[in-house]
Amino acid sequence: MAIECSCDECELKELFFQNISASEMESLCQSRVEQNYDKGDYIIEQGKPVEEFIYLKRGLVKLFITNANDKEQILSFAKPFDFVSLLSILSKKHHSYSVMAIEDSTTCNISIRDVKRIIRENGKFAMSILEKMSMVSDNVIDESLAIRRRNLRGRVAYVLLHFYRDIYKTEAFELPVSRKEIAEYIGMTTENVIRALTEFRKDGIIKIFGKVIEIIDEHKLQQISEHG
Amino acid sequence: MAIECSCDECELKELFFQNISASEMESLCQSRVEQNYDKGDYIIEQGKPVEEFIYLKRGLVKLFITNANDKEQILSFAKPFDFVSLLSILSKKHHSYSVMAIEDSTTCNISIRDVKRIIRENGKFAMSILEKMSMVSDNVIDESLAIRRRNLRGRVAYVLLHFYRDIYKTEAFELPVSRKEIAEYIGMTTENVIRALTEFRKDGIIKIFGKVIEIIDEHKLQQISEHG
DNA sequence: ATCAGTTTATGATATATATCAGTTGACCCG
DNA sequence: CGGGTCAACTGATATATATCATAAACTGAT
Repeated sequence: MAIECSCDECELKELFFQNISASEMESLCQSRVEQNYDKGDYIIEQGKPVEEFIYLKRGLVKLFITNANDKEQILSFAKPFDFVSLLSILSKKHHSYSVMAIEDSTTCNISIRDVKRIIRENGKFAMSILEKMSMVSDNVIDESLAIRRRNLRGRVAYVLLHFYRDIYKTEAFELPVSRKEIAEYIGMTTENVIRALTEFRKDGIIKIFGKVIEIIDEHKLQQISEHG
Repeated sequence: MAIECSCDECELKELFFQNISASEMESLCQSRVEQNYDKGDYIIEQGKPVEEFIYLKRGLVKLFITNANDKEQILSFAKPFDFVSLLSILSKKHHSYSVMAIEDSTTCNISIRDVKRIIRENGKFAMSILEKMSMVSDNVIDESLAIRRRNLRGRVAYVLLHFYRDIYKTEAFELPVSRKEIAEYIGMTTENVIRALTEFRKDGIIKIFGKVIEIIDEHKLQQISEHG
């Protein structure tokens, strides 16, 4: 008797659910829930109990923490196939970070208990999760160091290149974030992010149409990203 | 026939090698190598292949990356039972970071292949590794955010409190790092770290005898750490 | 004991970034 | 239609931090 499970066709199966048996897959498939979010919706709220293992199928999200003065610090932007809830869910009872959709998004949610059970029962699956997790954490840390060693212009250039190369891959794209959010990500003020963008525009490196940015001189932007 | 293995008495067994069978333990015990390092020795060199799973039994180390201009950025300081090589060893072929002993240190090294084998064969062990790993990465990320949201004085205060509370637990202790290394950790210049320390001394918050720091007013230091 | 190199320290100045104040334009709501 | 809010933007000024120069104390090697 063949088992019907839409997960079989899911791209995430390749990436993530390797080394998993048909019956384990079926069990996950039964319990998983797909969830849609509009831009601006919270997917995870800081402080809430960790109940589900969540990953992103579609859209774009930001991970951030809200500090004592209600200011946000953005940790990273994640696109599909980045495992957004992977960072702390295995060691903490409550979420350390919030996750918000910055574009309309779809997640696939699995009970954290089920995932933990399969990890315990299936070492190969555990190994592949460990590898992925290791990669995600590394990326967040690398990004943070990359930002830290740059000055204002370098940081803004870095962010633009990130959206251009890693996410949209087209010279003209609509920024999914406000200038304020860029500032919260790179740890500078909104005004200075705007000033840097204006400078790039005046120098003919980019064009700006509101939220739409067009990369004119990628090479120059790369130089600024490296040397400020 | 009882198995002789000094690992049975190792404190790390409790923390780390939970859920491991006697035969697995014996196999690890056979292949493990203990290594001593003097202050200043490299334990791991950035770019070298990942061959061993390393953790710290004794001493104190710094994790850092060396950037294009040969400047060091210190990621974190790790004390025994922090799993120093855990961050990227499972996903990368080469070390992303260097690790150096900043006090005389002892590590216990296990072939990465053996660890991976046991992860695959023993899901419970895998689960406990995942939890630890999750915690270590989280700490690095949290620290980085904690530093980022502080100003110079707050950052220096934060570091002093870190050494005082998490490592030495005694009012007077010898800093295991130079002012330059503190600067590399908190992302400020050496001169400004020194200036902040001098200010604290003049305000009667600490005493300075070369590398020895004595915490006089922890409460005040805490306030500075929080509010700059 | 001496020399070279490094760490700690301090002051003067330059520079980068934050803060504050205010303008404009888009969008939403009554 | 008017009023309110918010994001994007700009300029003036304040502040924090970096840079540069210098010197004393210390460290290691010969």
